Formats: sequence, structure tokens, C-alpha cells
Amino acid sequence: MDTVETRELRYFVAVAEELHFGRAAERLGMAQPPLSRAVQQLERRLGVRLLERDRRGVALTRAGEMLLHEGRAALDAATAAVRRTRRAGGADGTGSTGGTGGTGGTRNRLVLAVKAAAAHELLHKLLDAYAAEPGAAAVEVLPSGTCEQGDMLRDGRADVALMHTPFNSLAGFDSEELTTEGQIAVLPAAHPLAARTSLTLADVADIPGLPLARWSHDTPGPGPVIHDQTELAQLIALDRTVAVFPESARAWLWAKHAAVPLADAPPVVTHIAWPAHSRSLALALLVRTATRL
Amino acid sequence: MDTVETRELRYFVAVAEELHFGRAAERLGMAQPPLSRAVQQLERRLGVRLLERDRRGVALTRAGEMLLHEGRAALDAATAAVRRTRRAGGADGTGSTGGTGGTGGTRNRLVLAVKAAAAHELLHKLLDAYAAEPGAAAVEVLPSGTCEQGDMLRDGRADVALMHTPFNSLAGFDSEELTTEGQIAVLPAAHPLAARTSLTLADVADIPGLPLARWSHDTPGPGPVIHDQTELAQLIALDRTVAVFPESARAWLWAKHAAVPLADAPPVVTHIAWPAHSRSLALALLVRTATRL
DNA sequence: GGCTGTCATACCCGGCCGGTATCACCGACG
DNA sequence: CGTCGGTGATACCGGCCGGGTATGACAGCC
Repeated sequence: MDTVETRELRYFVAVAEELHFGRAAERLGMAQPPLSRAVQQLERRLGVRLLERDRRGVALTRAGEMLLHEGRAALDAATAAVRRTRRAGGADGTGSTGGTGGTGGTRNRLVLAVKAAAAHELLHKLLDAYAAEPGAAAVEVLPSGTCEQGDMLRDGRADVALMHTPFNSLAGFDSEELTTEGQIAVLPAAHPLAARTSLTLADVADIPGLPLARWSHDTPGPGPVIHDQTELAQLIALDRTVAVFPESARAWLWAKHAAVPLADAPPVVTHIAWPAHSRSLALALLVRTATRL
Repeated sequence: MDTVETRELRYFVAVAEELHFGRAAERLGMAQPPLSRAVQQLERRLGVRLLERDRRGVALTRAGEMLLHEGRAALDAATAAVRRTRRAGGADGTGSTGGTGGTGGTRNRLVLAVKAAAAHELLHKLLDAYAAEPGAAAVEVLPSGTCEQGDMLRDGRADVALMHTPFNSLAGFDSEELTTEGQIAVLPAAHPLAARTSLTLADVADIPGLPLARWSHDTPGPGPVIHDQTELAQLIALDRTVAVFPESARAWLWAKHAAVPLADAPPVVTHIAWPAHSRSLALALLVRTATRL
């Protein structure tokens, strides 16, 4: 009797995230009373108090925090199992871009998550080299717009990913190092600093009238909040902001952009990463191909 | 609709492991027909054929193999969630040895999995040093007799483990390196080779009349199959076998044993390892203590 | 051809999952 | 101070589904 149904986990996680039975029930598409009862049953079966119900909302106990973390991981594992099984059986429902035919014999497929517009060159070479391998699977390239590649691997939307330290964490995955590159400042071609052969992070941190762009409202600073890379490119060309990128970003620079190496920025290392427990031949072949590029 | 209940996963994994509905049902403590139906429903919901039922048993399809692997991982994650939640809430049911009082304030507990009789010295120093830390949790030492430490971490029986490469795989865990040591051959003190100051793996591989001990019947070879380290020590003292161990094994040698360094054996590295998604202060403190020893 | 052993089907029952209605409680507020 | 709004808990009920038993379809085998 040391197991939980995923339904119970979904319910508890919803309540723990909302800290409110009513909203959680709404999110789950059900009424509040059965939800209350289900969580109570879960608490009884675990023999542990998960929530501290003082009037005016709900608070997590220490055990509740633990179950929130571990339960999320378990739910991810369950949905990953479903997604990967469907994919292996050919009953997939993704409308993803970039399907590349394999050798036709096996109907294997591999979903590769990449950060949009990063490491073009590497990705291109990798896909070409892999497609040339005998026995290669079809590779779907899944650009992770808003989401972390790590999340994609965890919940099964992807089988393998290109990740970039120090931006992504490789924790919990197996990985191989592929390339290392420096970082560059991307600024308007007309700006005085664009003539320099080298800059420092401090230089670009506070250029008068040219604040650093931010990817989210959470980051403090005066710079504009941007949502995609095209928007950013536009704003740079308009002399409104400056940004820092790995060197491979030179691939998408405009004529009105200038790139200057940053002397003291940490190098960006591109890894190919996959769930540690993977046992797929197609994946192994892709990794081997990548490391031999 | 991209999720599974753990019940369905348990059922399918049982069938996939037994490749026989009747035996699987027995193992699950239920009748065969509901099990058949449940697996059929699972196949319908996934839209994928998992089993190839030709008369005379059952075979896994490619998708079935995938679900077996991924489903096991998901089930491990679910039971880990339950175990760790119970532990965090103080409603634990383990009868494990080695409970060591923390500083009393927090009722936190940490289960540390170790290979029985490995790295005594290191373990001792670690426990002492950790207990001296302010805010340390109670540490339960869980000797993993038959089981891999990695499995203990995966299914929540342990929170952290001492693991030894190249014997254990660190895949999927975060880890820090602690110590490196060479390996020694443990042989009867009276044996001629015991006088040597150094040996090679080839030397001990085929000593006439002294075959290498095996831990499992799966390993081929003429040596005796042993089940625990005491049994092995006995057999060595009786001139029946020889074995290879990390240097720290000197701690438990008998008077009738001799230890000779192995010149070409790969070094054994002891790591402290934990699930990559862990977010526990007590664990972080233990890791920091360990790396500072 | 019966026998054995496999998995699937048919049918029934009880439990539990979820919904509606309501309660108990507290804080805010005029 | 009574009322009201909003919280989660309780009571009750109906339908679904998970599980059991009995049986069927089908292949291999002596």
C-alpha cells in the first residue's frame, strides 16, 4: 500500500498550487466537495497531514511541500510514459514542424528539443549527418519557445535536447558536450561602441540610452521586455536596446546590427542531453553522431 | 487525456514482466479477466497496441517495451513521492538501523543508502562531521544489501547515497566526488601470491585452484557464488577463492587474509549522489559537509 | 478427439467517484 | 451586533467502473 493514483496526485498538486480548493476544483473541471474529500482520503492513506486548513485559505505543511515536488516529478514521469509510448507505437498527435524522413524501414521517431534560433549551424550539420547514417530514425525538431528544454525531456514531449550551459541545467539528464563558444554583444551598427573590437559585461550593462533587453518582467531593469528574438532584433536595429548572445547568433544578424565579442562573459557550452534512463538505439546513434561532428 | 493511472501501469508492467496474464493476475492478487480488460482499455486509450497476443503467451510490441521502461520509471517516481512524503511528515514505517539523533529542533530525517561494508572510514567521518553541524537532520543509514543504491534513490527508500564508480551508475542523479582509491586483491595469507607487493588483474583472473568469487549466477566462471561479504571472507580464509575490492576493504580483513594492491585495476571513486530534483536543505548541508571532509 | 492451457467475452454486483444541497466557521462591515 | 460573503467540510444520492465468476474461442498435444 505504498502507492498513489495519478488522479490523487493531480488533485493534490492542483490544490497545492492554488492553495484554494474552489479554484483548484475549477481548474480540474470538477466540483469542490469531491476534491476536498479526495485530498482528505489521500491524507488518511498516507497517514500524514498535507495541508494546514486555517480559515482564509490553505497552507502547505512540510510533508505537503515534499509531495508537491515529488508528485510533480511523478506526474511528469507518467505523462512522459504516455507520450513516448504513443510515439513508439506511431499513434502520435503532435503537429510539430520539421519532420525529416528516416530510412523508412523502422517507423521510429525521435523528438529533438532546441532553443529556437540557437546553434543553427550545429543543428543543421547534426541533422544532415544523422540522416546519412544507416538506420537513422526520423527526427522531429521541436523549438521550445516558452518552455525549458529540460521540462520537455521530463514530461516526454521530447526525447533528446540541445541545451546550453550555463542557461539550462543538465541536472538529472545524461549529456555529452558538443561545442563551446564565446558570447557577443549585439548592438546597433551605428552605435559608437560597435566600432570596438572587444567589450566587457560591465560595458554593456549600462550604456547611456541603451538599456539591456529583458526576457521577462521578473528581471529587474529599465530595458524593454521582449518576447521573441525577432522583436529583439527589431528593437536593436531601432537603437532601443542591446543584448548578449552566444557567438552563433551571428547567423541571424541584420545589416543594421553589429556584434562585438565580450571578453569576460562566461563561455556557452552546447550539450546534447537525454533522460538518463533512455534505452533507445536511435537515440544512441544520434548522440554518437553528434559527438563525432 | 494524456495521462495514466498508476494502477494501469502496475497492471501492464506485471503483464509485461510475466508475459502471461494468469501469472500476472496472481502476482497482483486479482483474477485474470479484469486484468485482460484493463490492459485492453489501456491500449484503447493510448491508441497503441502494447502486446502481441499470439496463442502460447504474449510478446511485447515496440510500444510495449517503451511503456515497460517508462512505466517502471513513473511507478518508481510515484512510490518515491509517497515514501518521501511520509518521511517528511513523520509517519514513517521503516524498521531501518542506524538512526542518529539530529539537533532535535527539526524532525527532519534523511535516509542514506550505502553499500554494506564499504567506505567505513569515510562514512564514519561523514556522520560525525554532519552531526556536529548546526541544523543537521537525523540520518538513517540504510545498508543496501541486495539492491542497487540507485534503485533506492529512484523509488524513495533513500534520499541520498554513497555510490562507487565504476560499479554504480550515476546516471540521472546529481553527485559530488568524494574520494578515489585503488583496488586490492584479497587472498589467503598463506598463498604464494600473498607475498607479492603488486599484482595485475590478469594475475588474479586465473590462479590455479583459486577461482575468482562471483556475486551472482549470471556471471560466468568457475568460482563459488557468494551472497554476502562474510561468506566471502570465510571462503577466502579457507583457501577456496580470491576477490577484488577497493582499498578501504582493508578495514575488515581477517588475520588469515592478505591484501595485495592491483596495479592495473581501475580506481574506485566514491561519490555522494542524490535525485537531481531534490530541494532539501538538510541534504544540501550533508553534501557540503561531505565535500569538505 | 478430448484435454489442457491460453486469453477474451458476458454478466453481475458493490464501491467509489462525482454532483447537488447544505452546514459550520470566521472575518468584514455598516 | 447581526448580516453577509467566502472558506472548506459534511450529507446524501446516482451512475459508472473495477473486480469477481462463469464461460467461450482457439491452438497445441498426447
